[in-house]
Amino acid sequence: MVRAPCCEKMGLKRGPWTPEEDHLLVSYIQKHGHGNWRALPKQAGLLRCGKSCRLRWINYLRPDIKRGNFTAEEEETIIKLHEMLGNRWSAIAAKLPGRTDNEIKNVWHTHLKKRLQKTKQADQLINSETKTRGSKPHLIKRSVSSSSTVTTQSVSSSSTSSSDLLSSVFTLRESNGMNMCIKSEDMDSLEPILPQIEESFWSEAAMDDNSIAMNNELPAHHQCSFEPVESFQQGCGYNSINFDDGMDFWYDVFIRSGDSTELTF
DNA sequence: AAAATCATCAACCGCGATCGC
DNA sequence: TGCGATCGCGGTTGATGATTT
Repeated sequence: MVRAPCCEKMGLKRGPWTPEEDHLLVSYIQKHGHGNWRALPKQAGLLRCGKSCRLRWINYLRPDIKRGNFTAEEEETIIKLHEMLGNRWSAIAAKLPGRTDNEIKNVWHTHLKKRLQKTKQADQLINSETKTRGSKPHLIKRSVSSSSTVTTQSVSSSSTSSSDLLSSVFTLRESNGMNMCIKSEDMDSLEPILPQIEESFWSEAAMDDNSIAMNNELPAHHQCSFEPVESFQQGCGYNSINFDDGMDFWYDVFIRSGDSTELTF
């Protein structure tokens, strides 16, 4: 027997819910509960199928739903649980009070999956550099945006000598068209690729055991300060640059050596 | 300023599991 | 025990707003 799709019934409404429908559903469930989803819409005076009502209640109208952005802790939890459970969204949602499986699934596909892919790529980069350069710690800075108005673009050298693996130059490209670059080491050979950057802007990152110093002076309107140091394990962490003119960038710091270390700017 | 593209998220669909007669 | 009805889950779609070209 082939079962008809639940919403195929004639005259049943589909698509976004109106506030009136929400009100009907909520007040019915508050009075009578939701014993039988199939029968509920008729009893509540809704022209919806039971499935649609259930979904609306579970994902949006339940009183214990937590709205708003996911916190960093919640995102961490999702990543960890997904590692353990895979795409079992309802099981993951059970560990996050107030969050629905649908919401978690969405945030996974729109944010977390991409972030993990980025991290994976970075790890591969780190690994490949480790093979080429040995284990001496060094930094690669890669910008990540602090807001959606900033995008990042990496520029690689066409040369393939092993030293070029240190020449990570990254462009912070703002929506207003202005480009800013930070490079982790002085690589004169790359500068022709980025003619729009004034020499005075370059910031040199110098290694001093486990610390990094930003040595040069930036143009006055781009003076910046650095957030307090964080401790990093091997892999990546985040740091931020706060420019006096209001710009604020976050960027990743990758540590290639196996040493746990603390970075100071 | 308009068109194209991208990102987000609510809602839908299909299927397997479970319920209950 | 069998079978239809219902539930719940995960995958997918599509409307909408934001951003880029």
